Amino acid sequence: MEYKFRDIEKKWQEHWKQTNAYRVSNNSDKPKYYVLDMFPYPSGAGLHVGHPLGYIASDIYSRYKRLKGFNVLHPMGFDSFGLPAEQYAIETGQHPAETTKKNIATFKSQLDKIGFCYDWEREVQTSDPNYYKWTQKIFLELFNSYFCNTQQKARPITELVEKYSTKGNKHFTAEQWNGFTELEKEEVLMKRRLAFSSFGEVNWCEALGTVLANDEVVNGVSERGGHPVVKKKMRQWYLRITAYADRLLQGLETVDFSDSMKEMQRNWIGRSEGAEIDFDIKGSNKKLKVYTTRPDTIFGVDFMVLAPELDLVNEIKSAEQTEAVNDYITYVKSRSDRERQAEVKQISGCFTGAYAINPFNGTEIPIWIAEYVLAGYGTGAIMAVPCGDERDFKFAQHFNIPITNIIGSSFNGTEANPTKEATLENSGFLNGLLMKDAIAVANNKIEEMGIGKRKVNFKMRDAGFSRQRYWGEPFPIIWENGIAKQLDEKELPLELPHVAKYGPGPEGEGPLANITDWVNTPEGRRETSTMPGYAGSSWYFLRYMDPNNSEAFVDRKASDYWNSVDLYIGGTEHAVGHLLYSRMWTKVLYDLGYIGFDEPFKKLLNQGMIQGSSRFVYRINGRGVEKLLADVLHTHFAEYDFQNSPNSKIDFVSHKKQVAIEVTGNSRIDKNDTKRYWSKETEMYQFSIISNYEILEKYRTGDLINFLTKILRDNISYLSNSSKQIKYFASSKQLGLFGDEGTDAIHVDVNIVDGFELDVEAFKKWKNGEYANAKFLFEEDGKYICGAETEKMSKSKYNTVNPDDLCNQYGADTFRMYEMFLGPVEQSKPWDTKGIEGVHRFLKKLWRLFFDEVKGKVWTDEKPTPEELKVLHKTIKKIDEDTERFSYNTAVSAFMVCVNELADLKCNKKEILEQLLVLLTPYAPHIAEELWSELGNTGLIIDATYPVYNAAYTTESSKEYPVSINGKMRTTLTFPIDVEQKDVEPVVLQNEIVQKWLEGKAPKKIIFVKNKMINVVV
RNA sequence: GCGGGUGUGGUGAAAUUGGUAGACACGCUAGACUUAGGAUCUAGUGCCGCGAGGCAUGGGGGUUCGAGUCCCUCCACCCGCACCA
Repeated sequence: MEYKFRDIEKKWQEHWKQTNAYRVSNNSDKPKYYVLDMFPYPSGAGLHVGHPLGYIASDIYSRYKRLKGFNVLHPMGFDSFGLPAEQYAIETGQHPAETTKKNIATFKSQLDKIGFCYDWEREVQTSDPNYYKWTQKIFLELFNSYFCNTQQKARPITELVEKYSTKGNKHFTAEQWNGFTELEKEEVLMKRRLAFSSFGEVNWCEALGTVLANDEVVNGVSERGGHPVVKKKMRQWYLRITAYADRLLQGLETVDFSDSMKEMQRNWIGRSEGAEIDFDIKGSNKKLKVYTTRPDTIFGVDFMVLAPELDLVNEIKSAEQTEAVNDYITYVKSRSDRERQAEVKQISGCFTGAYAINPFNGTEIPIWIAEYVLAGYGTGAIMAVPCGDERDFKFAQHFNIPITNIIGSSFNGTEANPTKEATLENSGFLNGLLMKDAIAVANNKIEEMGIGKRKVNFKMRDAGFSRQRYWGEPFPIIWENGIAKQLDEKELPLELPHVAKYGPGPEGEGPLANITDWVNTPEGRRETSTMPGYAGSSWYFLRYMDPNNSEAFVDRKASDYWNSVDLYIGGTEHAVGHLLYSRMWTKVLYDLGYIGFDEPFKKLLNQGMIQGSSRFVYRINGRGVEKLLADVLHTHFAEYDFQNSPNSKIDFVSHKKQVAIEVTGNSRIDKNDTKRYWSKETEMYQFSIISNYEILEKYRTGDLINFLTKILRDNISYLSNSSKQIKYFASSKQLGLFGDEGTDAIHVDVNIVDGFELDVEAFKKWKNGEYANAKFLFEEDGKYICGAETEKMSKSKYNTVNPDDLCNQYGADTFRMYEMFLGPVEQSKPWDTKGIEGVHRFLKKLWRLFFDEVKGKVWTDEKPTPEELKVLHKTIKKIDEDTERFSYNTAVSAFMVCVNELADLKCNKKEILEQLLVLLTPYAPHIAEELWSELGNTGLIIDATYPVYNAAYTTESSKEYPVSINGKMRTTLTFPIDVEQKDVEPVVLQNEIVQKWLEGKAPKKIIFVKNKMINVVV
């Protein structure tokens, strides 16, 4: 009986489905455990082997927890709104809903083949109106709430209205408020709403008439078409995530994320303590407000830098500098934020002609604008201290701005020193103070003088929440006379209307703006933007708890039962976007009393990326063969330099299984220059070889051809068996023959390469026979060996591997275990299909412990030996520990070690094997289920009792100690387990090898670490 | 630029607390069995050296009886940076 994994896996997948084996109830006596994967965007390309890495890890943990007696929620769904589907719709006219549906079906069938224990009855799709109804509802909650600074939490906006109308605030009295028009009131409230509308900059492409994503902008022009892209102000929706900045920071202390993940979030939030200082501007009544974290360096300010887009720039620029300033602003508009910060080598900036006045010593400070200062951070203006800041220093050097030294010898004049430890000089009232102490002194003085105040700043900006797109959640908002009015909850979901085409609307609005009868309602004009991708994904973990609830987005009872996600698995690419947004949404919903916890994810496990391992074939190009011919000819015509002589052009044609050489003059070659390497008509390569008249004089043409044919045949063997066409692929080892220049590397589909060996026949059929007539230069053993490189996994590089193929070829269990065996889950690693066979062999070897191909059943009811029990219990301990700490790669090898040892012991005993199967269930559920039932069990193995480790079986009576001399291991000695140092020393010293190293001398010291090692210091 | 991560055999990796570096696999070499082998089994496999032994965890330095692991410094590669999801 052999291991028929295809039949087995199909059988159990169907059985699990029919018996609802993985259905999860919200009512259970068991403790709950919630395992979640970051749900995928269902792309048209389908799953590749990179996707399931995290899914397998979470599936293993879910099954493990269930075996350990937990009620485990392990759902899956789809983040199905997104730009690619819309882009596809623009190109093909197919409705995104249609393509999305198709893609989801593909994803699901692929996922099902891997044998995950999802409860599909809980599936969510963010683009499903039944789902986005609730995304819209939560948006309205955000819209109708404000962040109360006193209580530090979200409160209904009605409370604020109540406060204004009875008490007013510091800007207006209650009477004034009550006298405001509706529009005036609304503008005030808009400044507090958690979801609010304001003006913000977008990437505007005039030529395409549309707003572009950062992804679609490359070097200041549109990716498609290369049209110019500029910043444009548009009305946008935002989420006031900055209000939650402090709580998002504090919350990090309570969750189990990796330190690097927390660090990334902290950096993103970017909390800094500093001061805002107002500077007078010479000859103007305007003030310049700068934000600085280093007020201690105020006497070292040599210039100011403003973000070029600040309105203040136009108000203060001098007449002489106006043109230069305007030109510079135009330049900056074409630059992305990232370009503006990244390219430090290229220093750019422009003097405004204005001066600020240092309030402490009256110094006039020139005011510049430069792209490296962004309007969105701080006040959009900085005070530059070249002696203490590298970028300021380079700027000063570049523009010849004199540098003031306020830190004496700590500044060497050739580079900035950002220290806080130096003593201040040249600094008026701060002289003699340590910089770090001077910060508070300076702040006090600034506040005392009323020219500024302490300020906590955040790098994080409010989150843009509008997209000028079709395929996203429509906003439940109608604009009435400039006032955003919400739709009544009864009208939700506001479904996406059908559009005829997916192109942009007028004035950069989204496609929805084109549907006039949808946009225009009796009350007013609908909002035509849609919500961004992270809207639906910010709260989906809640919907899984109660996916079919039509009364609420989640029932409070259900969310109280399941609480936060216990284990969340996904990639680091979501570190700052998705994770911060969903943390914010959770906090808002908690503040408003909808849920009882304010962090969505208790523990986060980051899975590494699986990189592609690309394969290359090397195609000989004209340059290589030309060079080779020239080299060969050179040995026979040493007096001529074929490569370097300007007249040395040679025509070479392969024809009718013969090598022929056609000698022509320059004129013909020049005319046919474009056909020089490949001639379509003759399907031949033409190579310029000789047009050297001296040679022509020496040989008659016919003789020359014969001669060249002969030497070429002698020297380049492959030319002799050439036929009509020369389309050669050089193997990687033969590249030296041509050099890198002489070949073009072509990505070849990794699925037709076995390890590094190309399947030549498959290659000839690949790409509809594009290479059907190719010839190859093989290795000595007749194989074609490909080149390799690790790159991102992508269709265009032909390095994607479909899990379906692997499941068909080796089975889901092999695939699951191999993905885990590759290395630590958190680490990125390249995919290598070849290695999968080792895992497959392991499962076959496991199978043979139960069944022999010829003899059939071999397992027995015999009593296990102590040796066998030791192997089992060692494994139980190891698997338990490794699974618990997500070290799945070492767990897989522990299984291998166990099966190898049991096979060596010829152990076929049910008592041992049965427990091993339960251990294996999370990793290889199908084979475990099959063998479990073959052993005569009736229930599912997922409901079996998890084996318990018994230390009594594994205790040893002695230990083999490594004996080192000066830290280098020289020999080993075996001692009883409870041995003491005094018992060890004489034995060690008597040891032959130790004596040899001692060379008669007495040891300085003998170090004995119980249960570890012995070290003799000489 | 800022932020994060990773560097160990030909390859993926292991070494959980500073204590026998390379477990477990892939690949490779030799052999057995077989009509056959992309099945299975056996042996070998970090590098140099006949050997004793020496050298090895990206490079350099340090702490320690002992460093892949801790500290300093340099280098290389990968990922993210706010409208990809």
